[in-house]
Amino acid sequence: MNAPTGSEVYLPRGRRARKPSGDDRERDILITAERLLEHRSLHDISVDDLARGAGISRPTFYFYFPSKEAVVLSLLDRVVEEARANRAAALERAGDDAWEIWRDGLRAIHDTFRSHKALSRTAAQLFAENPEVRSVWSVVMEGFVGDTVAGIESERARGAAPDGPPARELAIALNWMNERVFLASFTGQDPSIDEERVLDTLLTIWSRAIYAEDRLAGA
Amino acid sequence: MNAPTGSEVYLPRGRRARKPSGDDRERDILITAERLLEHRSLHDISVDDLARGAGISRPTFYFYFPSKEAVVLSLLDRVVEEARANRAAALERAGDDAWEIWRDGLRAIHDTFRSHKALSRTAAQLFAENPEVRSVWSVVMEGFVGDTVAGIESERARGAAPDGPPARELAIALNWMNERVFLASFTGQDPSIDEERVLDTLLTIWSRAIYAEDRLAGA
DNA sequence: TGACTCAGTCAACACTATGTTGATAGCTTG
DNA sequence: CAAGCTATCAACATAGTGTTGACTGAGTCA
Repeated sequence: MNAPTGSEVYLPRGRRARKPSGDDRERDILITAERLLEHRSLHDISVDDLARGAGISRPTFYFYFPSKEAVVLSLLDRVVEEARANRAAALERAGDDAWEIWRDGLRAIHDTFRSHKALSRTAAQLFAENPEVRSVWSVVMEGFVGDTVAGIESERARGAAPDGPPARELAIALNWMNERVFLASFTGQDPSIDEERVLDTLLTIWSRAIYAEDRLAGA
Repeated sequence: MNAPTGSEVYLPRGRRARKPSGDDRERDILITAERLLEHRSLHDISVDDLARGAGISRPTFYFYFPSKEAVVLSLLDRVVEEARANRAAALERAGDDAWEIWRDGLRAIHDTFRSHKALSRTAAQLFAENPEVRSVWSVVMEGFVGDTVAGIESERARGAAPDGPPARELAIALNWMNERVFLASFTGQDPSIDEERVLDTLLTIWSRAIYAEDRLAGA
């Protein structure tokens, strides 16, 4: 069924797609990149490393991607798509209690990026220096923020959550908090963060920030 | 009085300090760097740009700093010192209510980095790619986190704050949230963040996360 | 079947930036 | 005034990026 995973979103930059062996090489480059990123930063990986890893020469690399940053961007698109899909699946299974929806949605996103730590770390770094990555990630965050705002406003409307700061500012702060703390946990940056428990702590903060009281945070 | 601002912390990498004209040049390089960073990223500034800006040749630059990253590190050390000093001064003025202490301390830190936006942005980026910057910033964050933990625990001990997640995890999440949201506000990344009001929103989240209720967040 | 096209490939080149060497010019100090 | 240190830079070596132009081989179709 030709797996329409939604990665059509990613338009194959620099490649006039179609033929057989070419797609394999493109895939080899992506795999090589994610593998090498486990052990060094993008800066410490040369285009030559990626090319050799995929069994081609450096100029040939440029036939497939315009730069090594574009490779990361392509990987990021795929993982973002995976996160969306996992979140949708989780919400499918969740009940219709607003709190349960947040909890399971956040867990799905966390777990997806957690299974691509190296890429997450790299994307966070490129966010600062690469406009395209910044743009992709801003759209992703905006999606999360928008959902959060809608959730907060509907909870406030039905009297379940008290008033407070503008829903949008609250949502921005909470979502960026998650992003940053997930990353710190993935990179083992602070050894006192328990990778298994971070999410519960963050959920408690969400609960208190939105409801000014504790909801059930456990699984 | 020879201004012992505390920047002794920064050991003059690569420079056998003492004589006259040399200190001027070092200062010129630092000033040039902070000026150029207002308009482009560190990556887009070459060592040659810094050297010319300070009126010297590229090799001479290396007499003063081992790399352009070292220049940023030096600037960062200074701003961190400034933040510490401003925070200490603010706490001097504050009463002894725990909440007031947090509010004024956070405001001092926010204002300091806000007056060095370009450097803050650059440091955040270098955090990901440069071990020395990561180390400096980790120490700074650890200071904030440690203070926050102490505050939370003392509030819990005297019954002013309810139980909840481990104080340290809570403190880490709240402090990283601030770091990330300050940065987003400085870079104008999300136009819906009101640079004047962010701090109040963050303070409300701190209040609810720690006390599970609202304290006075206004000035 | 033979001329044409086109994805795929790479050696060689041009360019840019970093960091190093070695030589030199000028204080300043005993 | 010679020894020693600070400060300086032309020239070099190196590493990485991105581009050009030419070659190959598989499919196409007149």
